[in-house]
Amino acid sequence: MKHSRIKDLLQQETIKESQVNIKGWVKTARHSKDFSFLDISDGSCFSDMQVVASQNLENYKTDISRLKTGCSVSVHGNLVESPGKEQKYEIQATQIDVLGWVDEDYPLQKKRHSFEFLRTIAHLRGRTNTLGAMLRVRNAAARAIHNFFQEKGFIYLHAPIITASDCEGAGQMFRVSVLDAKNPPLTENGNVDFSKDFFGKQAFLTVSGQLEGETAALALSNIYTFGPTFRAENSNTARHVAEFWMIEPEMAFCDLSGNMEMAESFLKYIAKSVWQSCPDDLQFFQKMINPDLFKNLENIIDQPFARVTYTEAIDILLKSQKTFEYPIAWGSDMQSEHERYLTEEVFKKPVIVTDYPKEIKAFYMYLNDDGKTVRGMDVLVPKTGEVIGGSQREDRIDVLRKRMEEMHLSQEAYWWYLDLRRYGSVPHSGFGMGFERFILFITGIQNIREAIPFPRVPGYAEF
RNA sequence: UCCCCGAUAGCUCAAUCGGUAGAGCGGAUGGCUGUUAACCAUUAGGUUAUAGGUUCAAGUCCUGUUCGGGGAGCCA
Repeated sequence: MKHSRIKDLLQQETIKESQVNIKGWVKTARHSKDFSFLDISDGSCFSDMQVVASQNLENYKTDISRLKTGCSVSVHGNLVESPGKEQKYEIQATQIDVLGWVDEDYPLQKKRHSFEFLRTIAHLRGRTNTLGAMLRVRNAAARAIHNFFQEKGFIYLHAPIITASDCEGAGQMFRVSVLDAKNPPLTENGNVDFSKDFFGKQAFLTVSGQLEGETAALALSNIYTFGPTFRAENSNTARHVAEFWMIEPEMAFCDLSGNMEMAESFLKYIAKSVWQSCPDDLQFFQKMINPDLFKNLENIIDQPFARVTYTEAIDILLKSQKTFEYPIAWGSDMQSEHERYLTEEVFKKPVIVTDYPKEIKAFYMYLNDDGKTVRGMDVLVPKTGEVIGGSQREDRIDVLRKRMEEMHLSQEAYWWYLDLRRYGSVPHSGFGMGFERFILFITGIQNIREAIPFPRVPGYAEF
C-alpha cells in the first residue's frame, strides 16, 4: 500500500478510507502504562497526525513505548474521528514500524528554541513548527510567482549566474576564479593576470539579472527571471544575506505607470495565493510572531496602494511634526525612519514612491522632462520597508550615453546594453523583488536568516 | 563597517554589595487507563565564550579577541 500524506488525510471532509499508512517523524510522544499518543509530522502541512498505540501491539514494550521526539516511523492503522479536542482525526494504530531511532543528544525539544540556536542546527530546523511553516510558505510563494507571470504569458528567462561584466552596478561582487590564490599569474606591472583565468577575464557572481532581462524583453516582450543573486557587501542586518533569490520581470512597450500596476497586482496576487494555500502556517505566524499579520495581508490585498512622487513624499515629511534622527531635504535619499513614517503613520499601507532625483538612482532610469528626476519607483511596505524597486528604463541612446558619462561608467563595457537602444529601441520597464524580503513581509519573521533555508552572511556559510 | 547591549548545564534562564554556581525543560531510570509543550518520582549533567589583568577572594570589576542581538549605513 502506498502511504498517505498527512495533509490529504486531515483535509478530508469525511473519512473515505479508514485503512491508512503514514510515514513521518515523531514530534511529541506521550506514554502511559498501557498506551501511547504519538504526534507524527511528515511536513506536508502544519498539523501533526495523532496516533494512538495500545500495549496490544506486539512491539509495544520493546519499541513503541521507547519512541521520542525525532524518531521516524511508519504507521498502519484505522483513521477515525478523534474524541480529543485538539484534532479532527486520529489513527488507531494496528502496526508501527520504527524506521530510525534518535541518539540521546537530539537537540530539538518540544518547547520553544531561540532562532539563534536553531541556526546552529540548520540541517534539523525544518522540523520545527516555525521553520517548517516558513519552508512551506516559501514554496507556495515561489509557485504563486511563476503562476502569476505564466498566466500573463511572461517567458521565464534564465539569466546567467556567472557574469564577466564587473559593472552591473548594484554592489560588491563575489569573484569567480580558478587561479591559484597563493601564487597567481601576474602581468608585467604586477597585477593578477586574469587573462590566464578560466574565462580569460575577470568573472563574478551576478548581482542582478536585469540587464540580461532587458535584452530578452526586447525580443520576447514580457519576461521574468527568478534566480539566485549574490552581494559581497559587509552588511550585518536582519534584512541582508549574501546569497538571496530575486524576481525581475521586464516588460517591453510599458511605461512607469504600467510598471506600477504590474507591481501592485503582483504583490496582491502572491499574498492572496499564499494565504489560500497555507492558511494554517500563516495562522501560526499570526499567533506566535506577528499579531497584525492578517490585518497587514488584508491591507495589501484589498486596499489600493498609496502613490506619491518623491517630491510629494519629501513635502509630507517636511510638514510633519515628527522629529527625525536624520533631517530630510529634497535631493537626499530617504532613510528607514522616513520610509516607516510614510507606510506606518501617514498611509498605514503599502506606498509606491516615484520620480526620484537622478543623482540618487541608477544610470538606466528614464530621465523625466524636468531634467532632474527619473522614472524610478520603490514599493514600500510597513515594517519591512522596500520590497520592490523598479523603473522605466532609459531607451533614448543619446540620453543614456550622457547619463553614463555623468556617472563615469564605461560605455565600452556596456556595448551590448547600448545596442538595445540602437536596434529597435522601445519604451520598457521592469522591477526587482527580493524573495526573502517578501517572505519576511508575509510571515512576520523578523530576521532574514530565518527566511531562507541556509543563510549566507559575512563570516558565516555553514551547511 | 559604525553605535549600543549581551555570552552561566544539551536548551531557556536565575545567582542580592565582589564571598559555597541553581531551576525548569531535555536525557537516563521507574510509575501512571484518553493525552495535547501530558503528569508524578529518582538521577546524571559546569574550565561561567576566550586570553589577560585588579583583588585575600571574580560568573560578578577592567582590557583585548570571537560570536550573537538591537539600531544605523549599503541595499533587495
